[in-house]
Amino acid sequence: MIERKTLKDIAKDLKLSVSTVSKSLSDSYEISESTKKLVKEYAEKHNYIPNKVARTLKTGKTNTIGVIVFNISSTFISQILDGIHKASQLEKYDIIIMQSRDDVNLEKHAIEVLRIRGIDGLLISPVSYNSNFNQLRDLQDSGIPVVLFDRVNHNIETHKVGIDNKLSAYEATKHLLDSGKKNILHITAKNIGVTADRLLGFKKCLKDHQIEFDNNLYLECDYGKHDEIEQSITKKLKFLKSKNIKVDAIFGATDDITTLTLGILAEMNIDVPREISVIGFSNIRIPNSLNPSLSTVVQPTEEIGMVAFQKLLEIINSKYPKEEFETIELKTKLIPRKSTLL
Amino acid sequence: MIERKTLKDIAKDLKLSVSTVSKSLSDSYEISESTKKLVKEYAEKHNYIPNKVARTLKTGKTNTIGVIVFNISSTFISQILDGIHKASQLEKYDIIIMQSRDDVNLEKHAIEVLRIRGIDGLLISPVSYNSNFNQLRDLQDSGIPVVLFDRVNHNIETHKVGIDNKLSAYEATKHLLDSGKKNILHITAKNIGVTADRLLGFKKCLKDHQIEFDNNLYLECDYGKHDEIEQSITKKLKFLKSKNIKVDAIFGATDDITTLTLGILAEMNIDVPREISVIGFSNIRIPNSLNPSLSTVVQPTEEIGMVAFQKLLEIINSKYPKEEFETIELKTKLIPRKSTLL
DNA sequence: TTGTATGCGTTATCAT
DNA sequence: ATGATAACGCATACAA
Repeated sequence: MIERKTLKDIAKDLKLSVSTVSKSLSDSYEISESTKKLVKEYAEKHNYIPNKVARTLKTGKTNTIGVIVFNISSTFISQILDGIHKASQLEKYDIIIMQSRDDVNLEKHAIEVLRIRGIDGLLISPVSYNSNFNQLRDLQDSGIPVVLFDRVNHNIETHKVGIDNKLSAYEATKHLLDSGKKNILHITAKNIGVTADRLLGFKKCLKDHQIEFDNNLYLECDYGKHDEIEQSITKKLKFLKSKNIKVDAIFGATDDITTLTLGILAEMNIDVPREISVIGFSNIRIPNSLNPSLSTVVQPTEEIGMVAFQKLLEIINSKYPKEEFETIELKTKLIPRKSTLL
Repeated sequence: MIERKTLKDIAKDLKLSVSTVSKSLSDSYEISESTKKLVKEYAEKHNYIPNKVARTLKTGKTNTIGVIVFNISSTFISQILDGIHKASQLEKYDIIIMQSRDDVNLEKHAIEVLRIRGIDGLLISPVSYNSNFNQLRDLQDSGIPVVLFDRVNHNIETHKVGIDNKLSAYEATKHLLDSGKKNILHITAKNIGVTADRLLGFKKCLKDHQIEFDNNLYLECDYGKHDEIEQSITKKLKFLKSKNIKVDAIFGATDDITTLTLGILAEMNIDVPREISVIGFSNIRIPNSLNPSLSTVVQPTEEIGMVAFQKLLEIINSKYPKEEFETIELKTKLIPRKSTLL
């Protein structure tokens, strides 16, 4: 077992003081070139690694930011994490990721763990509207800035980075209507904020086209478990069929819902898009491999992550945190594919 | 901006010494119940949060483990991360994730960053056979244990957690042969260790069935970019067709390759499985939504993550690291679906 | 039972 | 140009 050298060790070896060594390594103007060279070469040779923990204790900066998401292994989230990660690497920040699993208490715990461990800032996609408002507020008050991403309709005052859910949903709905569909089944997840806005956009588009919203053509699933989502959708479709209520298109409000819907329709031998068109919010990387290839509203996930990080950094580095916060809404892309083409 | 209280603050407020306060909070037997109560209640009331950095500096334990993967946003990897995360939460460990992006130099950098930051152990899915062997070895020598997962055929001596790639590939191949297929195109990624083993299993199965391996029925793609993979596969299929070389099944050696293949076959109007059967290693969560639903070799990703973490913890907590390391091969599941059923 | 003193490794201030 | 010293917040050996 090889011990790591410390400044003290180097100082002793070179018969210098600790402070001289420290200053040499940080290239201080106070130190002569010859000494600097001596120290640096010695440190290099002996593979000196500064102790970041000690440095953090001294400086108060952890160079770490915390990230809280509902689930690491969601395609959508992992793409955002990828963006955060890229941006953080450029700035020499480390990220610590915690999962809330869409549970307010786990979210509270995650915030607490990060606070205890010490972070310079927090990026969070909150569980719900105002979840753990006080904890987040406390965090801000103790000097640790917070930036929201993805689920931006939380009441806390800070920068927020997401998309215009209402507009994106409006456009997707319009796409269906424009292709002649009239009876659109809206399948969504229990209110996770963004889905509420998507529903608003959906309804507004119907209204603008003089179509009345029909509660029969609305389904709200429990978020999370695939099996349950599949069952709900299957049940709903069967119910509609039994009632002779026509459906000629489906709007899927989340990644999982949309893709699962396609699977179910295939299973039920329903012809997509001839019988039923499908469009949905989705960031999966293989829409073309789906049955049939899925028309999607694609979010700029990587950009969301990067922008959120940059905004956070902005606050961290601003001495006097300005009171003006922005909510940034990035553009989504509507990509029509076979599931809506006739 | 609210300042956090320290032990010193509490001591001053309560007119006690720092050590009394420290001991009280850690429930030391040396302190009277009344004092403990006083201190604890005061700390609670004033929302005292211990400074973990200081504690780490003192104790030398960071309670953090590093994880290095090639890409956070791979479905397969994010599922493993999920497992690691779950296990780490139970043990009050934090995880710091770094990406190698399948680049030896980035991997080296990631190891270095983690070493500097301070971790109690490292979980890594290495870029390649023996990548950064010396860095990892140094890490171990300096008392930071390393456990490999997923890509376990690296020469370093430690615990390794993965699957039996050769056997799994053998069984998948057998499944194709059993259903009457004979001309199987093996599509794989440039050697990332595991794929080499999968090829071995594939070849062995052919041999056991007296079928000669045909180099024409082998395609190696560049790992990573979807577009390039798609192009390679399309080109290969067209080439085989032009040469009148029959293909009645495809074996996909990685997640991406397999799903992309399905998309391409649909695009080319090739009937799956009648014309061509498809099976592949894949951990996507929506195989049923694919066109047609994909037969898969599924890895126990969450378990891989959890076991790897537990093994790492074992080494961390063992005072005298035993020299006996195991390579754990978890079971995969072969799930036949429509893409191989006739 | 409580308090004092020391050190973890670094940085920063103030001598020399 | 270099060095001595204190301090960051905590834990702990030792004293009282």
